[in-house]
Parts: sequence; C-alpha cells; structure tokens
Amino acid sequence: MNSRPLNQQFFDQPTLELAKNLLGKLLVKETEEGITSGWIVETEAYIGPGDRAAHSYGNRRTKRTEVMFGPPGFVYTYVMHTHCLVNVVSGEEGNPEAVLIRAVEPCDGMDLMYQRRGQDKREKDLTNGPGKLTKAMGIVKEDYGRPFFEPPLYIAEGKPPGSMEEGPRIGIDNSGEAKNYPWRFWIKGNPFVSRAPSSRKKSD
DNA sequence: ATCGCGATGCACT
DNA sequence: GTGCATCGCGATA
Repeated sequence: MNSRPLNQQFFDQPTLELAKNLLGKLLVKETEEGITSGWIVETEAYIGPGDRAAHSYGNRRTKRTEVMFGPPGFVYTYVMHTHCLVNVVSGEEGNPEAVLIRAVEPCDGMDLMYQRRGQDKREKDLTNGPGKLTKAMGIVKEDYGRPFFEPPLYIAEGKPPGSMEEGPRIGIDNSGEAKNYPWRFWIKGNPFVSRAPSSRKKSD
C-alpha cells in the first residue's frame, strides 16, 4: 500500500475529536526489517490537568511528560512493565494531552508482525492491545518525540471507520472519578478491538 | 541510593 | 476469573 503521511495540521483539533477521528486512519512504521501498517480501531483520550488517569495530571511536567506540553502531532511512547505504549500528542502547545492507540487491524507487513509476535499467534492477537501492536510494528521508546507526520513512524489516510462506539477507559481503576469518563473509542464490531464493549447489565 | 508502582500480556484455574 | 513477571519513572532521602 502506498500512503503519504497526513499534514501536521490534522492533529490540531480538540483531543476528544482527534481520538475519534484517528479511528480508521493508517498507522505506519518503517524499519530496517521492513514496513508494517495497521488501521487504528481503538483509542483513548488523556486530557492532562484535570484527568487523574493521565501522566500529565495536574500539569505534572517531567522528562517523560515533556513532549505532551509541546505542539500536537508528536510521538509519546511510554514503557509499561515490559511493554511499550504509543500515544499521539494532542492539544495546543502548553496543554499536556494525548491519545493512546490501543489497537490496530493489520494492513501491511503481516509476515513481519508474525515474526515479531510469534508464528503460533492467532491473527487477531497480533495487534489487539496497546503493548501488542507496538511489538508487532516495531514501535519502541526511541520513537519518543518524533513527528507523526513524516517517516519512519507516521499516520496516513485509511478507510472509513463505519460506526463508532465509546465507553470508559481500560486499566485505570485507581483514578477516582476519571475512571468513568467515556473517553475510549472503538470501531463497532471490529475483531481487533482489545476488549469487547463493556456488556451493560441491568444493575448498572 | 532505594522504594513503590503501573494506560499490560500471558499463563493458568 | 486470578497471579505474576519485570523495569523505567517519579518520589523521597
């Protein structure tokens, strides 16, 4: 597939809008081993100052969060346990916000993805989680600070996402009120979404 | 220097 | 559903 990066201008929109508009876009990573790409099918918004689940909560400014204080459209990678997670910095300069990419649907370079993730994996397990997709695509913490609008790690036009759903974010139980914010977005019915829609019961 | 912990994934019950 | 590996970061001293 032959794709060009989106313009830097694309990233200049409110974080919740960006999180939705990233669905269906193509995430591309070029490495010496080859190119992999995948359509973004699941995102989460983290809105700095007032969001207890965000690393930049209360405008906490450290070496790690520094890139979030800059202009939108840059790469925020972060190491969680043994895994690397990738975010798109959003919000105007000075506003430390970001969108976590939680899952993609493989497009190009599936052979390489299997090589990196293990030949025995089922196809959907290649990229159906934030730590899985970075491993499958060779996204590493050294990508921190790079622009998302030029190679080797960039976002391109993809395909229409169809219908979208939203719900609470995953894995942030110790974040008080923030854990209930419906700031997770995914493409309805897509098999690569990391968790099925929270099945709502009457007791809710 | 050291201590606690987490935006996870995987094996296992 | 539960348990845990494993390590960089941030806080504290």
